Amino acid sequence: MQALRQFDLNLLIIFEALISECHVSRAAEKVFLSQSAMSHALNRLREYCDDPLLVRTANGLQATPRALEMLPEVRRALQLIDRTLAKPKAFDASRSNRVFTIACTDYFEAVIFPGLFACLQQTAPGVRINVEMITDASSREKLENRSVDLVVGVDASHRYPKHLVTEDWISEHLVCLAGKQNTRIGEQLSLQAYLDISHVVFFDQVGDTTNPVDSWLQNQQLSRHHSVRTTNYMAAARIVAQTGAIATLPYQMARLFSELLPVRIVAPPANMPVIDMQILHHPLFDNDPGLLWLRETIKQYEVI
Amino acid sequence: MQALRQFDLNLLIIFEALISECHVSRAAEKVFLSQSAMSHALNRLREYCDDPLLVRTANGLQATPRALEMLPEVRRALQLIDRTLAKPKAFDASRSNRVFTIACTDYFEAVIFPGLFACLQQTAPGVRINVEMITDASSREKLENRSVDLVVGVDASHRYPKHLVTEDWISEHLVCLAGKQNTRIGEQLSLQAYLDISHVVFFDQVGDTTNPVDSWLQNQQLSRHHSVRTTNYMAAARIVAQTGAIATLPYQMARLFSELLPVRIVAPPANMPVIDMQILHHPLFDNDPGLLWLRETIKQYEVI
DNA sequence: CTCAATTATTAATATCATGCATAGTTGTAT
DNA sequence: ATACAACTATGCATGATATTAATAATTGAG
Repeated sequence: MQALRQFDLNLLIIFEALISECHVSRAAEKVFLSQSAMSHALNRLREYCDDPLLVRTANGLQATPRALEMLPEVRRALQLIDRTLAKPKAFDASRSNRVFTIACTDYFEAVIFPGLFACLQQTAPGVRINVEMITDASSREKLENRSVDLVVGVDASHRYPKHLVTEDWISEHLVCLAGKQNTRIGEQLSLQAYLDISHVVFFDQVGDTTNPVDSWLQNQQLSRHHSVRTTNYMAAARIVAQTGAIATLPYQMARLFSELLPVRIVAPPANMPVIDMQILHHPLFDNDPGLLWLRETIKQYEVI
Repeated sequence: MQALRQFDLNLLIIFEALISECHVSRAAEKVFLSQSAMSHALNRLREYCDDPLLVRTANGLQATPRALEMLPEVRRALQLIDRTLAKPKAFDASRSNRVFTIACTDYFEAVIFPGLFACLQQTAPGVRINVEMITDASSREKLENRSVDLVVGVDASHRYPKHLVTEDWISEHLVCLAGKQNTRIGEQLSLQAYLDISHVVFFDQVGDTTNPVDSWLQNQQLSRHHSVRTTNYMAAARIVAQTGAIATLPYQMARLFSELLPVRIVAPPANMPVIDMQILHHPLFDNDPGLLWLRETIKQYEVI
């Protein structure tokens, strides 16, 4: 195969034109070359193939048996290459049976996913989605070896291996959640009150030690009391419902819990940071039409 | 298909190396290029394919799905091209069933062909040979449209369309043939005796008006008396056997007749020209392995 | 023999892949 | 953290070669 290094593969297109036309000038037009260039190319072909390929006869040029023998093969090869190089056809969601795996936060799973999935059932009935919680290792290895297609919901303040591609997804205001029976708290919390109270704190990932709220407090040389740490929003909400502690969490999620549990939304202290959630994927699959579709679908869903 | 004009097909080889190796430097070595050239080529590929193709990961470069999808197709195309471009395998005489058509003179048919064919039966049992007499039209059209593969035995003094390829074949001395009962002629003919006698003259081709002997005489302002003209050696020989006329013909042929018919060889006048016979074929098939084999076989047979 | 059509050739030009040197990137070991 | 090793990417000069325009050579036809 290495012998091909000697040969200018571009001559194949010229060969096809020449032997098809049996006419140097016409072949030249066909591939947008000058007659001269075509003649030169023919000579190069002749030399390489060690065969005249085209011979003058009474009725113009005529192809040699060798040339005729090669022509269909060359055509097949060119067609093959043409098809291979042609852009891959777009992902057809309506007919796909692909299985996607999404590593996500509770926020995505609880707030977004149910509605999103219902929507997917309509447009992509064959597509299946595995949802799993984000773990430490998700980001890199799993994305790379394709055991996870997408990481959804991680906070922007987090730093991930730089080769991963991040896309902004949703920005959510943080609010506080208190038990309905918790009468020590009003409609709104001052900063001082926020610092005085016990907190149920959660993290997106196991082993994660920072979160936007604590970072924000730290910037002001402040801190709050972590009574409970969990990586599960639902657990946090139930603790809040049953104790005097409060939790700080994205608005939509708080709203969801306020409908399900005996908890209520309390306005947080002023300037409470906004949480910017992102979607991560591996650059290897940046162009994967299916993944592209999924990413767009997730991002557009929230717009609705 | 014309879209391929935009694409440098030589990049296919580079693509194959790159995606096979997932390593720019190694791929470069594989195709005897510098690492730099390989990197540039990768960029060209990336641009054309609109896909990164190779992405850095923890374990070196890794191919994108698109690249992996293309790889086997590209390999197939390259293999196809490789096989197509590879020299056509030589003609296998021992196994071929090809039919050759030879247009020839009586000389070839009578003197050479029987032995040649016997020889062919040994080495190429499947090969079949049609023999037909040379006609006017043989040379050009028939050779071109392949209804005749070879014209064997024509005299070199003849002029044929220049595009036909001529090869020297056999040189034969001319001798005279006289009837055994013809007592008016001795062992040898002087020039004068040659001019005084009646001649049976033959021509290689119908419509042919020249022959080496008459040309030779004409150069000396001489001429002989044509009692009979024929294109058939055998007919001529039989006339000689039964009349007082003589014929002038190639030595081997004369020898053959002297064994079959009541005729004897008589030495011709001094300086009688030599007849140079040739083999003609069309340049279209100059490289045809089968024809090449046949030509070589015919030429070598005479050497034996 | 000349004309028309076509291919081949020649020499100047333009293009582009290549190589060199070097900078940038990533992962690992200290 | 820092330095190092292993790679890949980049900018630029260069050289190989495809291309062009002009022209010659070839062929068939009238």
